[in-house]
Amino acid sequence: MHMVPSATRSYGPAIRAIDQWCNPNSSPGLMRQLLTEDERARLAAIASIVRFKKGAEIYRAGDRTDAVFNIVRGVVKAYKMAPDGSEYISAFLFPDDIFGLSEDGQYVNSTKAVTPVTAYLLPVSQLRTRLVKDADLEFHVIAKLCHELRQAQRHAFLLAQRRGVPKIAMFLQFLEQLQTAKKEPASDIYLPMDRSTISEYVGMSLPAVSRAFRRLTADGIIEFRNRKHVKIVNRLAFEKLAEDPYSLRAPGSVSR
Amino acid sequence: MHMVPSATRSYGPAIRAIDQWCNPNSSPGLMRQLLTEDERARLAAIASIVRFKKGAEIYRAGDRTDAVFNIVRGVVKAYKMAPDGSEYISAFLFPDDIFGLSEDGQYVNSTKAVTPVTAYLLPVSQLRTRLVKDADLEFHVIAKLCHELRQAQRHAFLLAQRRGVPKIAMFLQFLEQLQTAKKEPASDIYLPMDRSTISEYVGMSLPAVSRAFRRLTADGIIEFRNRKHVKIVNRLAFEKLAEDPYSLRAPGSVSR
DNA sequence: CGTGCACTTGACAAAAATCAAATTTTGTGG
DNA sequence: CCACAAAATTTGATTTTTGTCAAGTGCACG
Repeated sequence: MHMVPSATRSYGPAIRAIDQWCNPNSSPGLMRQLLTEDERARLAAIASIVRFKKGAEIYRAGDRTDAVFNIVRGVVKAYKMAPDGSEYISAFLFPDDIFGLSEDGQYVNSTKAVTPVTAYLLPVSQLRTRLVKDADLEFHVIAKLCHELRQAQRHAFLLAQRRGVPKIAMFLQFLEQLQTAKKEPASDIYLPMDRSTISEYVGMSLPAVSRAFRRLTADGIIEFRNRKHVKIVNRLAFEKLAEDPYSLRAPGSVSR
Repeated sequence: MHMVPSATRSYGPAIRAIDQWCNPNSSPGLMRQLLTEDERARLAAIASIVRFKKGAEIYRAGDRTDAVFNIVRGVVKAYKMAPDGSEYISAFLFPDDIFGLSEDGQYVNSTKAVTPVTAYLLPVSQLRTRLVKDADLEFHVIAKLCHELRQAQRHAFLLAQRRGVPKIAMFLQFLEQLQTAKKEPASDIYLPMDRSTISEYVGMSLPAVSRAFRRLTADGIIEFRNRKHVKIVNRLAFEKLAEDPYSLRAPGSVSR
């Protein structure tokens, strides 16, 4: 068995999520590592490391599903191509996320690296074997899937908004919470993707995204340090715009 | 141990999904029962039956999560209430679906019965104990969660559409596929929910939903037998509108 | 057979898509 | 390090679509 140092990131696949079972040793809204050192090592035994350049296609919707991926570094987008060539992004995947969802043995989405990506590749057959032998590991996968399901529902909630400015505010809030949930410094929000990619995620046209950003800036709610770094200047107005029930996370808050 | 007759629906909780592992004994696009008779019996041991009248609230977002539900009969909506009182529906749940997603020990959505509902109630503590002891059962739960995740992504895809008519077409297609996936007669599509509920699911105003239906009718694509029963009259135009990659399900189709 | 609620329809205003042009950034080769 | 080309982003003008508000219509249920 591996003798790994008990550092924060050690060796092997890792998945992180907000615990749905109200784990006592993690504060609300915080993501924690679901896998034990041991589980990570067991997964590492069947995993291999793969790297993708920025913009590289990882797989295409409809391809036979023979692997699931676990991100170590970088950002991935899962998307669908409409017959007219337009893209719709169903999710962004970050480190400690897993992706490679399949239906009838085929990938449901296409995926591309938004930034340079390092990931573990887990062959499904071996993963499956591993899973059915390992109830604890399975349980953690369930927790992660619940997390991804909640994320997908949040995305849908964002998309259901009718006006552009709140959509963008919610998008920024989404990125911010991702950073804070990982205890990363969050004085400003980092946008790893370009405007066009954002527009495909929030379901608006490219000019509409640009205008929404401009509006938020003009109203003194946000401020761009540069194109990929925003700072929330007026927190109150921001939260109000992104009137996302999720944001009511103050201690003693009533409902979500 | 229970001696149950091997009828299609026997006793105990049941979950159904389209298999992601490309199960050889189920044709593509078809939902199958994931649980064995035995697993259903084991779950039945910790489950109790509950009934809700049409319109009844099952739980509210933010309530402590102490139970997960499994629908036997009826339709449930999972929704969020915006501060301004407007509702957003994140999912419809049908027989053999499970619901009761939680985050930090609280329900993420509120839920209401759209029709009269019969369901199994599974206390989370007992379910959790059961799960970690039962790798096979866990595996099936994973499969179901993957299914719900795909559904959520599809919903988001629908919401990302910019025009109303395709949205409604996709919505109808969604209901239709649900029927066919369960091998129910599908000469016409049954809409168990009212227009207002539809509008909250597709993210459009009530008049917009009405207009979209009228447009589809005027263009000879659909036909209402009555307010809750639609028939696809022009299948080709319909599929084209609902240019949802999922619909390319013809044998030999290329990608999804 | 009437009353109420669900749904449809109409008129108008607001927002966003679209098309196109201007501007800024980024990357590359000298 | 600079100049230039290509790409990304912003901005503007116009059109389409949808939301909104309000008034009808019809179905369902008592």
